[in-house]
Amino acid sequence: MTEHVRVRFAPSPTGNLHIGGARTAIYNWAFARHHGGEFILRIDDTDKERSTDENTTQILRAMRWLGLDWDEGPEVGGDAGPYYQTQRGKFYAEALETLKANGHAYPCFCTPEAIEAKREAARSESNFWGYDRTCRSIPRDEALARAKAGEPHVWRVKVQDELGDITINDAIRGEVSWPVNVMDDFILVRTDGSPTYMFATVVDDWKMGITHIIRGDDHLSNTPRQIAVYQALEAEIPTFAHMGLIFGADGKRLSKRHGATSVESYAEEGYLSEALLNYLSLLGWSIDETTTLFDRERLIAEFDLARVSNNPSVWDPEKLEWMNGVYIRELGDEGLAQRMVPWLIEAGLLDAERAADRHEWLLELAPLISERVKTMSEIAPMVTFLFADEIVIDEASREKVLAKEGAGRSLDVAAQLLEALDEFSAEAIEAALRSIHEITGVKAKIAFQAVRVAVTGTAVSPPLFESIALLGRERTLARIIAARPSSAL
RNA sequence: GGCCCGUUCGUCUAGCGGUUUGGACACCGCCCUCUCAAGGCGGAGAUCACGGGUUCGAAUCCCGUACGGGCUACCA
Repeated sequence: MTEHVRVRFAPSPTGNLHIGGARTAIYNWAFARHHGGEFILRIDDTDKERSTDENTTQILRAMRWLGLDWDEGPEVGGDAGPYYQTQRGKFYAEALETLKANGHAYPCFCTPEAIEAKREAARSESNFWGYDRTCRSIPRDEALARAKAGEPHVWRVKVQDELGDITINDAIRGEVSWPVNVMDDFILVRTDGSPTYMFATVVDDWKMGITHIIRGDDHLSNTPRQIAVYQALEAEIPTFAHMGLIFGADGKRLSKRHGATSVESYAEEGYLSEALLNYLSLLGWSIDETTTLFDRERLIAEFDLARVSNNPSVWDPEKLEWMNGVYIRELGDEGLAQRMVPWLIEAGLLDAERAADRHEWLLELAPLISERVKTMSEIAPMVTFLFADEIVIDEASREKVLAKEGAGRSLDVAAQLLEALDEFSAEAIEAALRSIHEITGVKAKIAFQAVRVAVTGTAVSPPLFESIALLGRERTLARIIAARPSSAL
């Protein structure tokens, strides 16, 4: 059981890294780290039509953003490379030679049309139809000669029925078995000489020494056929682990229709990678009955395939949002002050060169917003009033708050009091504004709301006194004065 | 059609023969309070898909049914 672990994540660059793939990557990564083994990244780019370098770049970027470092793969190399399937042609060719030599594969000269016709016929009787092994009975010498002569052919695996039913001991589901007779002699190498997925993936996993294949449930049904390839290759069969898929709220496989699905889109929306990692880890896995928050060290320490659930789970954006809020608060003032800088720059509120000068100020801002935002992208809209020279007062708030009895007088008095303050601190500002009630008889809450709308432009804002302190006396007074009813004309 | 897999609060899950089915998100109420949040306390929410067994005893084991999903390609 002290076997050295090697696992892989093999995304296809036909799109960017999505939520489901990311979770598969996380589980493989955590498993490797837990066991001190290797986590390998392989790019399954055999679909030349749809694969792009841009997608590969995005996948690598998203992996790094999530903190999923790989021991072998693109950009880091490794002894089992290359790590792009399109560069591994010689391994497939070698493997085919092995199968020709041991007789576990044979050339098939049936035309696609002929096969399709037979399949149609079978389908009309609603029966299973696998390849009927026509070419399996061609004498070996003759078959090889015809293939060599250039007659169009594919290579099929000679399924070894004598080996009996196929059974795996899935690390997540336990024992699963299939009758051999549901498998036909499927194609390994196409007419054009390229390997099929079923062949390429097995050859790669074999050549790369993969010990555990942790993947989505959708591959469970492919497993017996892959095992047939391992058997043909006389290769050692790895341990399989199939986890349930991630679905949308409607129970369908997660897709664009369910909103953002790519990891990068979550990064762009202001989700913290540690929060996404935590949430995704928990979608189909658990530490115990109560733990929901944990960091990557804990994930590595606790990760266990036996605790991965085998049923599909539904993607819950609200829970992710909640969790992201937790992580933002856990950043602390210093952490949040630093992390929010790019978001403020992006929003045009902060000058990239001057960000460092504003650090102290941002440090004071951090606690005002940390418990009010769930994503980083919510910060800028919330604090725009602190950066802008002038603000526009929200009409609804103006009507609801500033039109109230006593609001106007409160603003007049507030302006006088704030102007007279010696020290423009949150404490002093609060004391001053609280005295409006004694002076005017206007309820404190009404006065505060009036000042809030005048200063921030809306009826909902970060804490008022602290915000005013950060805004500064000059801009505060200008806004209060501008908001007075008498200034309205 | 055939072969596989799955089914515990709306959602994520804990449970692995004996617990009042535990926790989290969301929801509701109260407290705190300068708005909004955050936080604290409490509440509601699950005939464990259904039907048969096995057993002194089943959410847990077995069989069947229903529903959902996957595979059944010279796609991956």
